[in-house]
Amino acid sequence: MTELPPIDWSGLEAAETVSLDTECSGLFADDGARVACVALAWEGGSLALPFDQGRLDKLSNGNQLERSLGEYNPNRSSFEWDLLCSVLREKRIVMHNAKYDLHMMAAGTRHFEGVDLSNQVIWDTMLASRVLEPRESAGLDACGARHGLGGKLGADEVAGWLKKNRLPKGRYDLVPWESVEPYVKADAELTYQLWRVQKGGEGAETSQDELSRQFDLCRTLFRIERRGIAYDGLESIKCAEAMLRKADEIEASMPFKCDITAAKKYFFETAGLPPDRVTDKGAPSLDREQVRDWVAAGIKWAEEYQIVSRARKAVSMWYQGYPDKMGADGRLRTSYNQGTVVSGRLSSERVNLQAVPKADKIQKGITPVRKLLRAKEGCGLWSLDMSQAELRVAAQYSGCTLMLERLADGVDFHALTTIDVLGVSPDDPDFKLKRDIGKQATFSSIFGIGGESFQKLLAKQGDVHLGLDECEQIVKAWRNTYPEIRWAYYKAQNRAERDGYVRILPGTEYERKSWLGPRDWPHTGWNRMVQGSLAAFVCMWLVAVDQDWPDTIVQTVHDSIVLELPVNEGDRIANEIAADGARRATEIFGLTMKVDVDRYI
DNA sequence: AAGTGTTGCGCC
DNA sequence: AAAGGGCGCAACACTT
Repeated sequence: MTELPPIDWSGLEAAETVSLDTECSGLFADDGARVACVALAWEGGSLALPFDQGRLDKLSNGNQLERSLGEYNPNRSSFEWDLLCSVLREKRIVMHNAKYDLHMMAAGTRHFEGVDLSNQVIWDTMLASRVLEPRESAGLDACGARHGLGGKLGADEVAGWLKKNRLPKGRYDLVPWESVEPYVKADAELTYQLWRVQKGGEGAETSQDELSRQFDLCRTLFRIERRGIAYDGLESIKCAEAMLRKADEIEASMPFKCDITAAKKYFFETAGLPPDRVTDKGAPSLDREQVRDWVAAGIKWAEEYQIVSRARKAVSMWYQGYPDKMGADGRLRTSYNQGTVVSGRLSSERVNLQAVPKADKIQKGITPVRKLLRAKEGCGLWSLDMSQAELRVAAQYSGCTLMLERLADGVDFHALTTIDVLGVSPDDPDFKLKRDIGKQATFSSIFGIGGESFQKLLAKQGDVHLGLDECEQIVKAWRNTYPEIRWAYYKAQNRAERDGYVRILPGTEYERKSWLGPRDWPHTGWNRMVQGSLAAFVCMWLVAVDQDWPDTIVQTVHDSIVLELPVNEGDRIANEIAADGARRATEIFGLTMKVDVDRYI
């Protein structure tokens, strides 16, 4: 065994601010991803250290591959890892996409315990690039090239090595250290230089508040993600098994397998049924609505197919899909994307906790997925929802007087709208159903739906079938009832066309521009303004709650926050947080905003 | 076998 | 001229 040269820590120890980049074995700690190496750069120096790099014993066929590591093992010891962690705990740290490296550093290597560096992050060059140059690519390579710092180094070599050795694309941890070292080092150096350029540029000063908000949100999201949300995996799997057993039983009696290909073949070809709709590409469409109509018409095997296909989908997406992704501590961890959604909303991936199905989407007799969420010992879950948030903001930004009036306390907005728009009396025996249609008309019409799309929406989502004339009539009546919405829609569209952007949180100290790209239709400007302003508010609200009530947020879904709170004080705390949120929203939007509190578990 | 695009559908 | 908007995941079709 060749002795490794000693590490010269002096440069790192002397540095005030360092950039950090890791290479790891995957994307998410709960999928087993761990740090393989760490690179750091500072003023006038850099250092790259492998800790679990090129160790091919990670693979099942490790024998042969372990040999390729040779006699020389470049990886550093736990002592050196610990020393690195303790040095980093004292530094100001800059990263490109900090949330990822924070998670990885917190997860550690396969053998060494991680460290939480979230309080050390002072800058994220990726988030900064989205603030400072919102219409440019935020990738490190592209940012470097734009600012004359050179592109990434050695990326092709690393990717090429994996390809040549027939190894998975993202497994940089398997690549020999001599190939990875220049690559990871160059990334850390590039990140450092990019920070220098960004903070010294003229935009940094004018955008300082927005930059801070983005960095704060990143830190908050990191904490929410790390906390995760408890899930009853055992019960979930029990439901999955029951559903699959039943599905298999039904399928066994059928003349075709319940995959979509076989079903299309059976219904459209063997049975010769004509499709009600075709896809954009002209293929016959076998969607939920088609199956539902066939079931209603008594078509043979339609109901069986409906039951089996829905059950299998629910199993793979949730009842088995979620347990497969749970961490060792029984919690589900999503990853929020910050700055990727055009409107400024967050998106959520891996476990998409922003699309957990509601109870009405689950077949009878099976515990709904939301009922399988859990809280840690002694705690419960509370959900805080901004009440009719989009409607309120749309009313305010458009100055729609009737809408504002009807959003007052104690008024049934949807009932009054239904009376106007559908021309019905509240005594109508079908008023409940009609109110649902009126409600749907509102949520669709605030962003300008047309009659045809409204008709399709009602049919698909509500199994409500109205004629095109009637749908056009409803949309027209809605626009006449709340004309200011239409005016605001056109105004935003014109501004988007003329200026290329719309204003987010207009007239507040938080105002910023939301740019529409060449592929974004100007007519989406009004939606962008309303949705984007709400998103901007919720992002600030999340940070505030995380600061004032630390370690409580476990989830967020566009206009709601889920909190894990002690059972005995939860009601009081949840209502306190809701009142604070409502106060903040009311101040920012300039009309009364409400936050509803709901106990989950 | 792995990548890309399409369809359908979950959420707000 | 008219157009609801915004996402991510699973299954499948098709290509490389």
